[in-house]
Amino acid sequence: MRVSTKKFGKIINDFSRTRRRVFPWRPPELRIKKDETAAEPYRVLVSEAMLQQTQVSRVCEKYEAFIKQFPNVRALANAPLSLVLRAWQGLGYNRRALHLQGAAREILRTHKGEIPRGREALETLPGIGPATACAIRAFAFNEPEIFIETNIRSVFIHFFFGPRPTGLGPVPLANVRDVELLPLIEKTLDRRNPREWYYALMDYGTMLKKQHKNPSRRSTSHVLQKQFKGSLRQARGAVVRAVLEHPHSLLELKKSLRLESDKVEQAVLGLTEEGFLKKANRKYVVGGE
DNA sequence: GGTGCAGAGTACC
DNA sequence: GGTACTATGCACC
Repeated sequence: MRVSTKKFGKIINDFSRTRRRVFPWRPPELRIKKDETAAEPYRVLVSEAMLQQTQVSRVCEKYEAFIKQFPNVRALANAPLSLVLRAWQGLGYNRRALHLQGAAREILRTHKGEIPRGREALETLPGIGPATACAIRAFAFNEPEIFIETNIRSVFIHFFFGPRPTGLGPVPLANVRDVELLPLIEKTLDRRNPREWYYALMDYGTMLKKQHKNPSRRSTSHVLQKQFKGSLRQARGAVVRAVLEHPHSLLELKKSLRLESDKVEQAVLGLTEEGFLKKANRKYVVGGE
């Protein structure tokens, strides 16, 4: 499909009027004035960390318990890593939990516990790159940022880069670059209420992917993932889970986890190097308290 | 039963 | 500037 930017705006806004999704990290109000902080920045920070490469449905299940256990920056910063990782189990990519707590500690130390509003200050925090910094600025502070996220990417490819080839025929070329999308995102952005506009785009994107094949396949940024089964990733996740239960020696981990022995050892060494694990009394425990 | 895919960031080359 | 790496479960083919 190819549409005018004006018509595009109407389609997205009309959709949002009836299909806007409500989440615990989103403010319920539909109309919020600029500069008004209706979404608590800490809640946005936690949600964005969880939502990096993890489906919304799964984040929903874990989010409220996490917030209840760590209701603010100070609580998260001062918590033992083991508790943070336990609360994180099921979300995947434990490294993000490590980063999120690192960010909380840095925010407490450098910004008096207040989530910084500046883009540069945000990007300095561990686990927060360009996209998440912009998302936090848009969602927590309603700042008119220009950024790309997987649903946004799908929506713009769908509307502005022709129809997706249907059914049989050659595999569609992955030739849409993000730099081609950015001017369109900038042009169509609702600067009066960026937060709701981006909510609407993302809500539309998820709807789109239920009806069509993922338009983001045509992005040069789209990558197919390696198989999880038998991967080091799988071993790392299993090791963290086991050590959270109780201390294990390397041999115990190798025996109890039904995974390739070399992978388990590699996982333990890597996780120790990264600060997940430490050795105490010849056994591995979760480190970084 | 196998595959694609989540509101990406970091490390390393 | 590209590339590989990082969990987990579920919807969909």
